[in-house]
Amino acid sequence: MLDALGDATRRSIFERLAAGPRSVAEIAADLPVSRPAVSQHLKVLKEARLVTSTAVGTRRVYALDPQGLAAVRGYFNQFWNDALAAFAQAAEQAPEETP
Amino acid sequence: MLDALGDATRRSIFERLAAGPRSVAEIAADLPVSRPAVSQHLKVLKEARLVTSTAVGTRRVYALDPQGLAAVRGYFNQFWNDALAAFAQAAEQAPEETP
DNA sequence: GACATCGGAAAGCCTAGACTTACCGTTCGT
DNA sequence: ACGAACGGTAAGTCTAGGCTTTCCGATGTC
Repeated sequence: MLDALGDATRRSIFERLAAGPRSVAEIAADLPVSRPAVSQHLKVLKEARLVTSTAVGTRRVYALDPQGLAAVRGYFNQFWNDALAAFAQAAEQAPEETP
Repeated sequence: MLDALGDATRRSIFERLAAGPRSVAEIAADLPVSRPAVSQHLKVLKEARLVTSTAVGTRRVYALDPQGLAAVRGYFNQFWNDALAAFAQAAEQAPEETP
């Protein structure tokens, strides 16, 4: 899931989709890569459950997947809590410095 | 910053550090890669402001950087809000379906 | 002061994957 | 029915970067 967001081009696509649904051609229009490349990235993002696609005629409209975004958010929030707990424990085990 | 978290090994390191500070050797001990590889990953994580290092004798103790973690968290929270706004706007512009 | 340990640096290899071009299937418009 | 537009797939290239081995500097120990 974070693998998918590890690529800069893919993040660009993802960020554009945050502004609203887009077709493949629209996305590719303002990116410096070819349209097939965008297609490949969208496939990765879709497999990572980060975007969804719906067919509208011959166009494929892609949009952010709220589920995936929530999952990533949850991951880092969990992380944040774990880190806080670790900090608290570290402060607990070395109390000679704080008081 | 997300580039740094795009690698699985680096995420492993990052996740272990969430449990508390560790030395390089400790981290490398329970990872399937060599110690120099861990060093290289830690360098990347440090440049991405995701971890901090403090010298303790000849050991280098690495720990999560709360600043970096907060930044990533903020990034996705911002994203979440943008996506919600986009959804709301989309629902606004296509009201023929809801009422 | 000699020795051992820890960890970063350098050099080199090798695979994953990002990108392109070419092609084809599908759907819409006239 | 025919042509055009949209987009996914295939095949091939080429580079970024992940990993290893080797080496060296720095610190702590006896």
